Amino acid sequence: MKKVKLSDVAAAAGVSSATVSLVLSDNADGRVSENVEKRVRAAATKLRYSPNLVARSLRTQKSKTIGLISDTVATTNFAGQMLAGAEETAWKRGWLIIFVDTSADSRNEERAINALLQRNVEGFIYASMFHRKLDYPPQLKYQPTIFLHCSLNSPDTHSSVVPDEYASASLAMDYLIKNGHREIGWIGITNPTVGGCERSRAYVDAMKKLKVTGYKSLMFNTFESYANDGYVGAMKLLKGARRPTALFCFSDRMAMGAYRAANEVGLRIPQEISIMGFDNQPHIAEALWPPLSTMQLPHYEMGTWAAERLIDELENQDSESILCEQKVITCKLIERDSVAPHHPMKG
Amino acid sequence: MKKVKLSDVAAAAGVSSATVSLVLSDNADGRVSENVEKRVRAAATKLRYSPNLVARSLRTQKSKTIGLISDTVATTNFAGQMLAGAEETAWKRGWLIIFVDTSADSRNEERAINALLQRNVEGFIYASMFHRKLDYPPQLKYQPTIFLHCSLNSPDTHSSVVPDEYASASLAMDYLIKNGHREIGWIGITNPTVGGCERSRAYVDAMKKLKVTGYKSLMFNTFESYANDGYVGAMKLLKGARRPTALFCFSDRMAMGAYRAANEVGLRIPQEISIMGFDNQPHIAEALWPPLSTMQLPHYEMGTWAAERLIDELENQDSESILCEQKVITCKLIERDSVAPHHPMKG
DNA sequence: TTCTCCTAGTTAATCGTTTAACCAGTTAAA
DNA sequence: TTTAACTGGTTAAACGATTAACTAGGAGAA
Repeated sequence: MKKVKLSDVAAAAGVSSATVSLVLSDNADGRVSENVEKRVRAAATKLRYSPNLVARSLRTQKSKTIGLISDTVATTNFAGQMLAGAEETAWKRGWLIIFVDTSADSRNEERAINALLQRNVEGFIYASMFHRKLDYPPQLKYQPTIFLHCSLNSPDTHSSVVPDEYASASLAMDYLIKNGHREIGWIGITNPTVGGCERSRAYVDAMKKLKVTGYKSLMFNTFESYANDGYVGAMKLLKGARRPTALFCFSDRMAMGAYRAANEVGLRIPQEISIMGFDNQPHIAEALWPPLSTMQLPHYEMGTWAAERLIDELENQDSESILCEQKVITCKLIERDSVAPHHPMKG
Repeated sequence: MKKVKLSDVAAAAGVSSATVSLVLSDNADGRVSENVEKRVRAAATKLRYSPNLVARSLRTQKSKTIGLISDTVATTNFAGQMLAGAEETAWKRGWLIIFVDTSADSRNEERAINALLQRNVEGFIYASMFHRKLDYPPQLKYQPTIFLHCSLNSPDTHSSVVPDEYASASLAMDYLIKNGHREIGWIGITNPTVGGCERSRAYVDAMKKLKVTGYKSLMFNTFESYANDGYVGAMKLLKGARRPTALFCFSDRMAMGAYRAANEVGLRIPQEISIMGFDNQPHIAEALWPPLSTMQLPHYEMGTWAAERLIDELENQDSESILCEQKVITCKLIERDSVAPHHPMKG
């Protein structure tokens, strides 16, 4: 049951292990006769040879392995999707990912990066669980690294990929506007995350462009974005003097609260009140009744992009053609049944 | 910026690298003078030496790395929790996890195991995304492996950890019964998964023990467990001739559908109808109104157990004291506000 | 004196690859 | 006839640790 190694193949084929190595790594351009090459390959497949990557890695300083370090517990499905996106594309390209979670503790982070470096990982993906800007983790500064779901304060040398919050929220607003809504309410958060700021900025700009006066009275913000916050906000807006015809919610969870409010106030969705979410939380957006129209965050795609990009960089280290890029990806509009056309004449 | 290696430390301390190795791996029992030991340690910390695990792994055949292979896309938060549990305990014990997802494709699985073996992983965690029984993946038969969220048809040599579906569902039934309910409805699935079978068996046994006659008319099963299936089932039960006072749902998603049904029928939760979920889906159970009482699946704990156990085995390979064990973990009852006492006299 | 046993290390083999440098035999060019 | 260039390989030195086997010098015992 011992693992078969290069020298076993060499012995079986009656050549030196150098020759086997040359053949098997396709470096045998004219250095090995067809005859010998055949023998070597036959022996290799017969013995089911598979190279020991640890030995190869020691020699070549390459490991075909990348380290993914995430700043916080990876238990959300969003985190899962980023991971899955990265892992799947890595796998497709013959790479593997070692994953470590630092719980946002910087001492831990240092140890983690070190543990990965000790294993000869060739590059890093640094993933954040919520969209934010950050400074270089010092040890990563000189390592090939892609920043995933976060961007750098000084993006001079490394690439990053984040969702385009502003464009996506604008898309959502366009959708409501296209459906005839002008009196659109906003239910959001004051917590100054990138998402919170950019989405509400998109709302404001759209309302300005629509020339809706006094739209500020149609906005309600809480610090957090739980269902109950959405409920409170929606109640305030729906029972207020100026009732919006549509509600744009910062998150699907808030939208879930808005559903409860609409229900309590006796407003039918979407006939009497349209509701738009954000995130496309699986199991919420679909499971609500009526199913929630929302924007799908590109977690999977971002994970994909990060891995693809990093591997590109690592596989073409010589050609300096690859520049650093700050990639943004726009969310996809998921049309379900919570938004209906509004006809001003009827209202 | 070159990495410092053993021989650099040796040169700095004025000794051979063998000596450095002995000192640094605490194998220097009486073979190295105190004086030299001090010098070596000083040099090592001064140069910030950290060993190259690839080289060490080549020599010792150990890698302090374990492979986690999962059978299907790891995008659910449940999968995330299992992963996080495994990764965190591994990390705490100085181990790292390489994670690969085989998309339930057995050819892929073979390649995955191979890719991990090539990297000298010392053992495996084989994780399933839904609770099931399976046969040995052939290549894993002779590898140290823990089966996570799945168990073996012939559990003779390897350990596994799964939730105790029957005991957990019994607990949920006990909770409803303790609250005075006898006419308890079941909303479940016919899909013959371990969870589906065991949970409904627990329901049936509890009803039998309660001596509720004709409880079969209180059961409704669909093939899948989406919110809409729960809605359909709850409508049938709530509008039927024999209206239950409590509903035990196979999943939180079905419970979500049951909420809609109760709402539509005009039954207040929990005053007029109690609802019990299963899974404790984050963002659903909490966000529903009223918050859903449910059973929390021990995903994180199972991940923890698997890693802990595997590392125990790997670190004490000599002592054969560790037997194979089929571990079951019972779910935790999460009391929220969807279950209220029922008073028979009042009904 | 000779033998044995410590002490405090060092030497060198080894893990399984890759790859630069070499080499013997032919063939082609000058 | 030299010289150079191929052809089809082989040898041996890495990569960076670990560890069994050795050693030099001194002490103690017979």
